[in-house]
Amino acid sequence: MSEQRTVATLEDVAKAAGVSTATVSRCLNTPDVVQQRTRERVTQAVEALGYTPNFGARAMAAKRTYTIGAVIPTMENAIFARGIQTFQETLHESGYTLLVASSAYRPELEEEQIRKLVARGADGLLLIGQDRDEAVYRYLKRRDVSAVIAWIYEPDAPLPCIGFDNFHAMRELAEQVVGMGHRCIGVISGVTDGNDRARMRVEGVRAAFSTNGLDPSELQMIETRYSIEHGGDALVELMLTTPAPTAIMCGNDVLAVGAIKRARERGIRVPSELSITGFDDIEVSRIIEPALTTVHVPHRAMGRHAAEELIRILEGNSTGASLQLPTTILMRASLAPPVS
Amino acid sequence: MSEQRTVATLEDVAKAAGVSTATVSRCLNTPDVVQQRTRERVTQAVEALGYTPNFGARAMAAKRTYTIGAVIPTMENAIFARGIQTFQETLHESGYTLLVASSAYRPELEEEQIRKLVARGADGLLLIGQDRDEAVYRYLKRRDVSAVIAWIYEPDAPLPCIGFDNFHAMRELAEQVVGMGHRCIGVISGVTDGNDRARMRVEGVRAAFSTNGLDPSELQMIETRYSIEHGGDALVELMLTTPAPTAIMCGNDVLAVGAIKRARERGIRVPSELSITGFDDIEVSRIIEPALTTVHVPHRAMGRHAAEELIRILEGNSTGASLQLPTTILMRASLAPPVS
DNA sequence: GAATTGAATGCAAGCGCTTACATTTAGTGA
DNA sequence: TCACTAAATGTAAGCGCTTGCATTCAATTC
Repeated sequence: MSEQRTVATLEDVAKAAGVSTATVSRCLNTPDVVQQRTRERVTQAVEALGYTPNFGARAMAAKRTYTIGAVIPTMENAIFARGIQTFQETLHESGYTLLVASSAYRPELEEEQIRKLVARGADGLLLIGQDRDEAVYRYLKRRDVSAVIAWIYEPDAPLPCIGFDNFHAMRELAEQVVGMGHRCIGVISGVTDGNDRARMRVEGVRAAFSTNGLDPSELQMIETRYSIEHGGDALVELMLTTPAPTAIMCGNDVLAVGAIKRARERGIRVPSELSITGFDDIEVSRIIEPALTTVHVPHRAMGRHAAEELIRILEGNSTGASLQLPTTILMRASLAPPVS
Repeated sequence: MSEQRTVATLEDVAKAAGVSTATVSRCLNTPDVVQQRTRERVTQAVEALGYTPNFGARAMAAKRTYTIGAVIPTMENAIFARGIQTFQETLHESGYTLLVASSAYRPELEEEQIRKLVARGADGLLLIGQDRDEAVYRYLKRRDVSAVIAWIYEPDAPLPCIGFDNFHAMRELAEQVVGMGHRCIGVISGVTDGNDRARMRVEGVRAAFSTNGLDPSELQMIETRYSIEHGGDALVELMLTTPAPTAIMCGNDVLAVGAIKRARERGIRVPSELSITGFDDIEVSRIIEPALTTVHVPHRAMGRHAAEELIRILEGNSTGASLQLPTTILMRASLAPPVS
């Protein structure tokens, strides 16, 4: 209530409570070491002055911020949303705060964001995929900030991975597509440069081709940026090839939704004339008609495990263990055998 | 490259460059006041040591962070995504960094997040809507942090507003619905408690009722949380009333999409048997079939103007001016006259 | 050549907090 | 009652940076 001209500091609280700043600090951080009576006085003073600790000062003195940073490629679509959401919730339960930054799929921006988060005192980081300049890993090591990688599983990665096998998952889906009789298959991939998830998924399709006696080099593939619009454009382009594909596998649900929409606008019937598959299982995959056959990614589990492991590392209870999570194929309406 | 056991500080750089810390600091912040030769030496030292300024220390000394905080009700769906994205981009252009926090539509969490952002040194804040405890506004004033409100336009708000007229927009849409001949209209609203946007939209429908000789008290309305699932549930419930509505107006696209999906699953034809409208114009509104008639919100313009105004305020070039942006009604396939 | 001036730089005082260590206080057993 | 111990609190040294003011120095003027 009182009109003050300046913001209350620890010292003000100490003065008001008639104790030293050390005691106030202890009240806030390790309440159990201060006597109850003192604690009450301090608490009162804190309330009365509307005191909030200054984060920067605290970070500087304690060399610990209870802040975790995450740099994700995009916030524009829902690809990472659910996973990050759970990541955040899990961190919150343990008293950590999450700071999220987006790299827009640009390596140099990612590096800048990582540095920014570290400068802000992030105790640990969550990164997506392992494809980045080695200097980044050196930097993290030097600054002594722990990090984990999500969205991939790669035992040899320079940091612990909490993720899934993109290659294997896509390969399995491709096996299904081939198994249904599709021989002429197109791929719409996200940009693979600097994106190991996208690359491994394409590799998965290739592998399924080889295994099934198809020629991987005949794979029609288009790489494009993630957006509904681009997915549609890629579809149009793919359908121009002869023979036109009977199935198009997309590296991601956003592209797949764009492809389905555009196909239908063009009068191509999905799945009877053309099958389309996605990857991720984000919400739109169930909204689109026909519902999208896709690979379900364990977003929530990944977010939770990543948070738990990172906390373990920070608290010295783990030196960093990788964890592989399973994906599942969701057979929905957009995939069917080709009409022969 | 060099293996150091500790992170470089300003002092290390100063020593390496053979200058004082003050000079290094100036090199970083006001390069034009230091001689070119000195600047080069310092820059070299910075590079060599891989120096990154410590944010906390800087904030404490400079009392300025070039950081803006935004507290939005949810990150789970795309409602705020595009606006915030543009907000961020605009801030970035002026050298500001955005920190985003989510309140999950919970007032007490919102307050906590606001305090956290302020403690982190946010120079300014972006808030959504004006419906919050007056204490929050007092707190902001006391801490002397500037803030703007987005997503509503309300001349009497305690802070400058950069937004649109929710009431008017929904009223206009309702006029269209009524104008098409609908008399029995249901409403699926987001939770209105503590959410002025939701409340004003419902009021808009009511107003259109009055104007057109319909009885607002006959309005069938369900309040529910924002999710596709909840939207579907609400639809089911609304369709149980007799007479069943011929049109359902939703407070938001997410609810509308849920309603459309569920309706179709139940065999209700949209729009021939039932019209459904939304609000926001997020991406799914174009993916759903039939495409959703909705109110287009100027997300991008709002984000940009909010950022610009906030920066103006922070740099002392404005005392805070509100700005009203126009909405438009997007007539798409989900709205049609009732079959009589 | 001395005085004046302005540009470039250095000095050092904080900013608000944590924490190792010192000090005080209260409780214990002999 | 007194020495001894453990618990509670205080003292003060930083943490890494910015910035007002003092200093230096070279260029300019008379």
